[in-house]
Amino acid sequence: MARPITHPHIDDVTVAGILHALSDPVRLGIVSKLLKTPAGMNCTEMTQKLKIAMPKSTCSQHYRILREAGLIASERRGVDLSSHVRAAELEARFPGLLASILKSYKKEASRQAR
Amino acid sequence: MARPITHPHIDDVTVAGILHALSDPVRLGIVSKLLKTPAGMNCTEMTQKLKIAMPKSTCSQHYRILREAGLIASERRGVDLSSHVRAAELEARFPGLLASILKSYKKEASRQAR
DNA sequence: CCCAATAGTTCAGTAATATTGAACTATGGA
DNA sequence: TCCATAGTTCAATATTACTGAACTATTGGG
Repeated sequence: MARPITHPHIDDVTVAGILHALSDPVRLGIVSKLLKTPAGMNCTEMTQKLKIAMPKSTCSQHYRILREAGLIASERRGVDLSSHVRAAELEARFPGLLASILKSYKKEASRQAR
Repeated sequence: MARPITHPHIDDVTVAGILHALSDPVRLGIVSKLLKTPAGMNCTEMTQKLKIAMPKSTCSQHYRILREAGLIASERRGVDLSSHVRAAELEARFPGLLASILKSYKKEASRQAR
């Protein structure tokens, strides 16, 4: 039997934990992408979409950090693991926080593209 | 002559940098306190206000990290160094970001106090 | 079933960051 | 000039992150 995937209770999620998880540009990119794909996305597909060369162990660790911070939830779908942002729960716990961070992230990204 | 205190240009401030700087509960507390004291506050006074036992070298490093992330600006006032949040600049660069983070931080703090 | 292929996790060695006591620098006043 | 106060820098230690290699999980084919 597989080891179950665990997620922190939303009440145990902390601001500092969220900020730490999102303080890495790669993880910001992952969350940003995940929000655009409500159906969820696995690690391998994410690596391709982000166009960042990254060993799968590194991707796995990024997902783990996001999961432990309470930002994403993962579930097994056959061979792969599908993850999505815990958007509704996070919004209830910290209204506007995630949206504000991603808004700033997108502003920064659009500026860099120029 | 004293080595001048340097601050990053607001255009060089990054979201990931801000989140990293604020991913430490002590630094979140420092910024929160500084926002309430527009006149600025030095390291020693901050340590007392936060009621956190902390060596001055640690406090100095926290201030350095906040400064390098572009969150605070420091200026010498006689013997001590006064720091304040670069609120207006940050608001222009990333509208709503800092306010949103601190709002969530306060919500969390008030819940813990119960 | 058992094997192969795919997806991801865990481990362990290495690298990068953080913490903090001690020594050093800066400033103002006696 | 000397002292007291405030903060920075250094260096040793500790913590955390990165990643190749080995391992586990799931599905489909023979």
